[in-house]
Amino acid sequence: MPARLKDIAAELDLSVTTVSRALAGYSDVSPQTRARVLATAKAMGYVPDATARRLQKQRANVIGFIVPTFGPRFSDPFFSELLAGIGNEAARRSYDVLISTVAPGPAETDTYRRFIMSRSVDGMIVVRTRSDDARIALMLENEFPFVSFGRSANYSDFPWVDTDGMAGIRAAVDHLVSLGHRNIGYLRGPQELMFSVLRWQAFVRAMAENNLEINPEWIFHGDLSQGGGRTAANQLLDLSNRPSALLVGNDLMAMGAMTAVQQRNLVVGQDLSIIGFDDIGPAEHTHPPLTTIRQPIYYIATQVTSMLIQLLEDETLQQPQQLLTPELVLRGSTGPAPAIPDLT
Amino acid sequence: MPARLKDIAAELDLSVTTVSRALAGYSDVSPQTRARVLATAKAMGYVPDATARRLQKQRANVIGFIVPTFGPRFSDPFFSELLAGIGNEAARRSYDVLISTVAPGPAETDTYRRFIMSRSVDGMIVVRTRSDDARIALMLENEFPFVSFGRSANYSDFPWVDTDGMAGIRAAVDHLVSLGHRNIGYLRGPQELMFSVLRWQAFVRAMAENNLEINPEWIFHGDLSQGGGRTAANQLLDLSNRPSALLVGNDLMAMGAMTAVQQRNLVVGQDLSIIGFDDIGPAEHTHPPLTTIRQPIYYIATQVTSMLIQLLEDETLQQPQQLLTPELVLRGSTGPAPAIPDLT
DNA sequence: GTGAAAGCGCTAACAG
DNA sequence: CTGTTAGCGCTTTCAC
Repeated sequence: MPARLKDIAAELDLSVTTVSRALAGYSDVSPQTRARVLATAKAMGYVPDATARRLQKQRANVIGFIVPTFGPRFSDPFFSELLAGIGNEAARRSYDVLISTVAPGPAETDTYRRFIMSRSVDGMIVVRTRSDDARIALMLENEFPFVSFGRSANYSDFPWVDTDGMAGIRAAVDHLVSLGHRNIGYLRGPQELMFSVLRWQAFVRAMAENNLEINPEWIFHGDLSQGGGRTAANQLLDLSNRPSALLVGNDLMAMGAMTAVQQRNLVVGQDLSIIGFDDIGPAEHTHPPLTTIRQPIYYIATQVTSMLIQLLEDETLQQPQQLLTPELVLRGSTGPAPAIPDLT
Repeated sequence: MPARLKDIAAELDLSVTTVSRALAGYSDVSPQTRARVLATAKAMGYVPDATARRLQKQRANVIGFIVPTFGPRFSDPFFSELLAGIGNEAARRSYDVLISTVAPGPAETDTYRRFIMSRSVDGMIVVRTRSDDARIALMLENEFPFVSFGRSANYSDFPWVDTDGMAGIRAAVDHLVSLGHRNIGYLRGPQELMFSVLRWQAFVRAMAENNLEINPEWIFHGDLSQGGGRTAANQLLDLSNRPSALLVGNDLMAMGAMTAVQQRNLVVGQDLSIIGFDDIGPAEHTHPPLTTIRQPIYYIATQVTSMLIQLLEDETLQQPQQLLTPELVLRGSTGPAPAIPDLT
């Protein structure tokens, strides 16, 4: 059993109160008493009971993060980087992270409710926001502190950090156009996700700005996974008239699409140019390396965490809503459009 | 503010005790009282205060997991799958997971100590065990419940689940030999990790069993990352006499090695056969798909979690130590040895 | 300077 | 069947 306050008190023949105050650094404890207390506390390896302290202080010093897992083969680098950012920033500020894994859906909102109502956590971090987001609605209703990575369509007045998908997609389309591409396909993410919607809208607009038509045959939907990207790309490659470039809603699907292309002995960056979105770690390790729209996932994670902790500590946020401009990272998966246009 | 027991009690003009017992399903509460309590509790959206309950029950219903993060670009699918398994199994048994991220080293052990001594968690899950593992030592000393994914050299009497790396590596070497390979290189993981040591020993033995010599020039060390695999493979490819096959300590490095090969316009599975270890999700999405030694990461994670929870609930483990036999998954990254031997 | 007492929200032993 | 009391380990008044 670990040492408790009363053990130290008994050892030194002091009251629990005095020991507590000595450790807390109160000024009304005599220097020598403090020294004695500190010494024995250290010797006994004393660490305060977190639960007791929480009950008394009415705060847990814990932030909650619910990971939307999609089955056993859950291996999205996006979440690893996110978790590293959240975890490291939380640790730096002496907070722990309580997580639960649950597939998106009604059970997910129940988990949020449980975390909030049981007072297990002081605040929540939300990611992969949806246009109509029940989690955000729940927390706004209950005035529960949270910060999200991503915006939402049905609520606007809450703290978030997000990447300007609009700017990113426009840069990507412009780049493809400058390489001579006119036939551009798009692989969308799930429609309920806010960023998917925003990126799609950006694509529509950017194409129009470049006086390019969107061919409905070249528009696909995927689930953000590598397998999903592969399936969609295979459908695209089965078409008799193909685009020369494909813009993809996230890197993981883009990587899957690359595999599909290569399995047909076509060359990515020549036969089909591919651009992803995120710049996850593995993106620079593909062959060829993936051209992508970079959003600083790790930085955003630390930022969101830092903002949440500021909120919890009653500091006001100078900038409760931050829209970051992404950067187009040019690598080998994009190249000039083939000189001879596709047969149509 | 969420509803508390006393709110329900006040509402119904009952004592807090009765409400508590009604909700707990004690038999000594009249059916109609119970019905009234249940109804109002539901109406008020009552969820027990986790902290208060913990303090009273002296258990948190939380398991701890410390993620060894390696810098901002932390994106190892191994950990994603692990986390999904731990999280899902914990949720199924009504436990939460408290995590902290910290780089391996002295600070890591401090975090374990803090989790244990502050009674924040009831038990811990340990992964990537080391030959000489300070975390295991700490928990054994304090008789703190834990289950690990992996064994350790300096302690043996604790509950763990592990893959029989010996059997896996032997199967891989035998397979390569059956394809005609005689010049086989090996890319090791960090030496302090127990599984790295065991796999390396297995390689040495399997080579001897096949009457093959180990060429020291073909032995490399990596940090388990894609970048590490790439660097090592580049060193290998710079050699004037190369092996025809490379066995790699984990999939991530194997994927990095594949990229290095492809960047020299060589063909994986022809010019160099590569075998990984783990069978992480992305392994089947590489081009060519990666031949690898499969260990069921998600299953192991659920198993380890389940065992820990059994320990916490005072159940005895029928099998406190489980050694699983891995399966060699044949894919495209391995092929016959070139007919013409390398120039030596 | 130090200690006694109260209380955070809950559960459990004990009365009635 | 229900309520009163005590206590989990800590912090925080309030006395002395």
